[in-house]
Amino acid sequence: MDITSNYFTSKQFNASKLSQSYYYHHTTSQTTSSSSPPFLHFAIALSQVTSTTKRLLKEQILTNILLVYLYYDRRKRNQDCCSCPTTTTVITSLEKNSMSSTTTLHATLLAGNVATHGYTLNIGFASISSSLCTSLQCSKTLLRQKIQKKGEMGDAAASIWSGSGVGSSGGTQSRIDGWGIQKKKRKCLEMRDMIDVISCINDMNQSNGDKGVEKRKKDAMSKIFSVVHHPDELRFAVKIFCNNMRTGATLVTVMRCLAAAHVLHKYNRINADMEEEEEEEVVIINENNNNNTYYFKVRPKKSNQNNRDCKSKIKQDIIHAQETFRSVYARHNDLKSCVVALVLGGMEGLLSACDVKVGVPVQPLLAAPSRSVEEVVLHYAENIPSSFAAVTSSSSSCGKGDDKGDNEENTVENRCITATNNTSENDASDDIPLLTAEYKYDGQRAQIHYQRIPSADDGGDDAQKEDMNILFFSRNLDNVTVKFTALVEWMKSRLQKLEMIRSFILDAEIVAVKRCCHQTNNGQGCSSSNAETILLPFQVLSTMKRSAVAAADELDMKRSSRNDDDDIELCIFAFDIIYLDGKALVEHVLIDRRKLLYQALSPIVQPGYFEFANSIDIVLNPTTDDLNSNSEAILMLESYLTKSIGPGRCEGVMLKSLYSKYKSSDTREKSGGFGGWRKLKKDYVDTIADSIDVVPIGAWRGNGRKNKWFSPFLLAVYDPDSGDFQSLCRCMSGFSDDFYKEKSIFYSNRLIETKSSVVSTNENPTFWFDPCEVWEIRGADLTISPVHHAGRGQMMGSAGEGISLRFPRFVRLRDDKAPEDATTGRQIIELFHSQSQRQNVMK
DNA sequence: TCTGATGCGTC
DNA sequence: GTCGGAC
DNA sequence: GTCCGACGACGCATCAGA
Repeated sequence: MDITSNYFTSKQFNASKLSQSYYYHHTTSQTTSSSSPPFLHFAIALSQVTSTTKRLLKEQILTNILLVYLYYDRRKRNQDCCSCPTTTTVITSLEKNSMSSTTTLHATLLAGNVATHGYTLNIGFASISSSLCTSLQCSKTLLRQKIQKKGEMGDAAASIWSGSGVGSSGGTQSRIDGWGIQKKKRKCLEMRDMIDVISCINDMNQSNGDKGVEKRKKDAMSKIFSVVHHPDELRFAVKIFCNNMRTGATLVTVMRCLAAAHVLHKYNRINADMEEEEEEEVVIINENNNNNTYYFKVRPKKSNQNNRDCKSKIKQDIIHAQETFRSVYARHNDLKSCVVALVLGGMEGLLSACDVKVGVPVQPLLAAPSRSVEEVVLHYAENIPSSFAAVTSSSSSCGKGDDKGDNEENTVENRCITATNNTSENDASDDIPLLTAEYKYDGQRAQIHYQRIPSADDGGDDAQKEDMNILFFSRNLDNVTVKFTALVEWMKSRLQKLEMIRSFILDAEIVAVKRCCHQTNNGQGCSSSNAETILLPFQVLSTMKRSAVAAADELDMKRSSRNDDDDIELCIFAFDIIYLDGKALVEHVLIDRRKLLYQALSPIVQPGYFEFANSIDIVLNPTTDDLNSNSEAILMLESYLTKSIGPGRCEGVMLKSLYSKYKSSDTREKSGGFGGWRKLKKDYVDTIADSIDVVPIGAWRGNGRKNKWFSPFLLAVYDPDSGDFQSLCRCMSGFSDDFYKEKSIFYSNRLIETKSSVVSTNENPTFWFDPCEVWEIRGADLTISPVHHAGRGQMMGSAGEGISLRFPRFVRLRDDKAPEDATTGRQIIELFHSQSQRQNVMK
């Protein structure tokens, strides 16, 4: 059997058999009973995925390889237990974790994201290349050159491997056929081997204090590198260790394929049971009859009258499965339990086993950037659903009121402020706010899970002790509870008394703050009336300790000698609630969720510790393109934006429809529509943003698709006092491909040998340029930098430090300016100071 | 014990 | 976080 | 609109090597 054969039936479609054609003398004749698919199969499929830019084709290939994995999975399960799985067995096997879902691991590997399976490698470019050099017996220089040429380490390794015949175990020459396969008796590299090594490396991270971890990791990788039989095997092994597959398909795509594969797998099974002859076929098509263009797809049944119906039925099922899986996974962000539930219990099993649950993170809603107040207002106004009238009339008990000012904005009563005003002549029903704007805090996103659990070891019967579980998840859904030990303790103490609240999941932003308590006559502590929360910039928050050990140390320090000023005070700004007292709220509309949030958690609000995000509600009139009908909304939003970045000390404003659910994409309503969140930051808006004129002084060589160009560029500011070009930041965003092409040629002709004496930076780019141009760039904040020198020598006090730019991006070429006309170091300092004032940075 | 290199996660 | 490219 | 992959500044954690 050969992979270039045109048709495989599902029964024949067996990856082990397939692989036999590659391994002339397999070590064991029992290939078909192997529990793991061969790695070669995986590698070749991914090679195909990589070689096309067509998304549908990528999906087709991935779907089919996942189909293969499902066969393996089922066969393995059949060995364990022959009974048909039911929902109960799904749940019990999930709970007991008795059945490992290899399919999940395979999907994870296809997406090149081992983190989704809980693995951390802590391996990078340096150790991989070192391991590679020993396995391939090549010099670092050769590898570096190849990487430069190929733009990527995996491709480089494969290229070296093919060219030198290093795969041979004896180190001598060996015969390699057209596929680069050695006709030699050896073990087939299986998926299992790869997974074992990954798991092994992951475990090494736990062995704390052990010496020689680096070496053992390299050895583990070499184990794979040295048994490779085919360049693609090496190529993708390397890519997996790099955690960057560059196949053009990430987890999002792989999950869609997984859902599709599940449906196809089911059809194959049903048909196989019913009628052997008319079995739905999984076929491998090699249209051009050459080895480079095969792919798999389901071939409709031959000579079947219902062929077309059947085909469209399958297609429908696939789409449905994909949507379901996506939405379930969004609520229950644990790939393993979702896949296991799907594989064992089908759609029903998936839906029943994987709902919103305390302890399992929910995919957070994100916001799309908006360029102006007008754009945002228009966006929402245009997308108001026609069914809207019905929705508004049934909801909202919000009263009307005026903005009462900073101090009272966070009280529950003042939450509901409409944008109504005395000039409005409209029908009163038009004045119901549809939009809400919230401060966009410059902190760290956190999803806070809470649950009261009856204490297990409670002897007394009337004491009724309860434990309180609190978990913090980051934006990327890592469990970061240990980082916020102090907040956990604070919340526990506050929630202790709030017995009626059993459980919740909050969406919030954690911000570093300075708590100020104004003096009062009665000498009481801080209360809402005399407390003030001063928000500190992100850079302060980022200096927090991360590990459990460090957190414990910090607690100890606090008890003993630690100066209070060194402690970073944190405040939680809650802005949404996803789950409350056993009930998922993802299907609730924001206006209702917010009401529940305020009702449930107002009792624990304490300024500087736990607050609700500042917000205003805005009336919106349906319109297509007429801004006048929403001029009130625009004015209101403009002033709110100004306030948020001025006195509010925030990054800007978040915008949400009050009638959107907590889900990123509905079938009907894509995230870009009425339901999506938007963000509006100062630096997005042309009219308020500061731009900086900067001089390119150097660059590196790009990776991957930017391999042939300079990327990133090193940009500098000019200091007329010293005549120096002081680096401000690297920059790689905002350039079009054409610009890259042009500038790569332009600067190739303006390279200088070594770092110029008028250049001041800690960076060491591969290429140095003759400073000759001015580029306009834009960014968010200026930060104190350990590597960039902008403004150096002009800073008060700290001569050794410079200033850098957060989120830099290219805007345009300033061909009207000479390098000496660029923004000066002094100007950078001024900008930094005005920003510091705004941000209340205290040194 | 300290330092620089490296990895990783936050924005 | 930012952005441009391809679909 | 969606998905993907080019990469930004920073700071902490960890480890090898001095």
